[in-house]
Amino acid sequence: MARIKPAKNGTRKDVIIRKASALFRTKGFAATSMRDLAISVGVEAPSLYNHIGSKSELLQDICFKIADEFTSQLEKTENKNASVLSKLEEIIRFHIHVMLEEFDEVFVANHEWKYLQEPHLANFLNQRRSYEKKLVALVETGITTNEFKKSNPYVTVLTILSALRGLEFWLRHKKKFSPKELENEMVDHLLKGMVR
Amino acid sequence: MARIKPAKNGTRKDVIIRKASALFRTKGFAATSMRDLAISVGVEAPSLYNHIGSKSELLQDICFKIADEFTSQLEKTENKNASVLSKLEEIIRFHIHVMLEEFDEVFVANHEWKYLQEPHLANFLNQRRSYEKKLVALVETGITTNEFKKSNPYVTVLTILSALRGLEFWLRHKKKFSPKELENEMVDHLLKGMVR
DNA sequence: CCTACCGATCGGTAGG
DNA sequence: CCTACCGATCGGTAGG
Repeated sequence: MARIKPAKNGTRKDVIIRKASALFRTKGFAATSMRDLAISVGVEAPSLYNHIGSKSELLQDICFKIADEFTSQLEKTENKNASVLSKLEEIIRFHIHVMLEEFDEVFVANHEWKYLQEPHLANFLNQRRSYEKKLVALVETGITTNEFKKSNPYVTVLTILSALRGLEFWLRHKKKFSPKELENEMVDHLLKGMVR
Repeated sequence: MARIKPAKNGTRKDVIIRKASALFRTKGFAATSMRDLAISVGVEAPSLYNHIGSKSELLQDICFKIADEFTSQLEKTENKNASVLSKLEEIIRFHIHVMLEEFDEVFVANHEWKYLQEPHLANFLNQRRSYEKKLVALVETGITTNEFKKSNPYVTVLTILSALRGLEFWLRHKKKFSPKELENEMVDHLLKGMVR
């Protein structure tokens, strides 16, 4: 009965997930022990298991939360009545926003997913592959409509996704530019440079 | 006296480093045990220590081998008598080549360096920071000489480096394009799109 | 190169 | 929520 009730920061489980995200990012999933996490949360290690099922389940929660965010935004954007160019721009800006706002979680989803257990690992990879395919189709459409230069759409999509993912590594350069400047410059480099 | 003599693949230690690179990439440094490595090499775990000092030392060897390659190529390119544009293009192509030829090692240097111990960790980060600064200076020169559009040179450099690093994640798409096509398309997207 | 083995730490459970 | 504790596995050493 000494349970701490849901605070403004969410339920106890939410706190655990947030602390786990930060630790998994900085130390890596494999190198983070449940004792590390317990210290970060402020309890003894076995107490964590009143809120979560396993270490692995924490990773699943983080990875699929992020994957689902990207998937559902992409669908929303696809269904809009707008030019291909503005759709692609919207997706790029969404990536940058999520990256800046949920840094730890995105990093973990991008780099620690390999520690997912089956069948979650396969599900995650399928979801990611499907995301990439939709983007490739979008770029192909843009090439057809002459909005984009002719190119190998796979290379184009992967170049963009790579550059965006790399954002994770930059936060140490935070002082050198504002988020807004970063976003606009990057959109400019990746997108406008690509338009015929 | 039952030592296996240096084969065409290099010394015993070279083999260990190559196998370690592959394991550190696929499983991660922390999740790779010396028993895993021993199996991969074909000996018992304690035998590894006749050739190496520690698990940590293996990581150092890998990370600094790659860092040194990039550093020395950058210096070579900087000293050439050529346009800024062609220098930057040469650097981009070098990144792509090293990535394709030493995939495991580059991946480890890019993602597992955080497990380096001090003072190696600090040295590695200093070397990387210095590399980035030189690239920023190069882009700044290119802006001054009007070879490049005006931009925040930090964002430009980091966008390029991010996109290049992302190459690591693509090898699963190998069938969709040849290395040469990949290289040319990417140079085109990153570079020509950037030129005024 | 191997066998035998060490102390430390891991994820997780029992039980209250 | 805690204490007590488990079997498994870790990096590495001793000794030959």
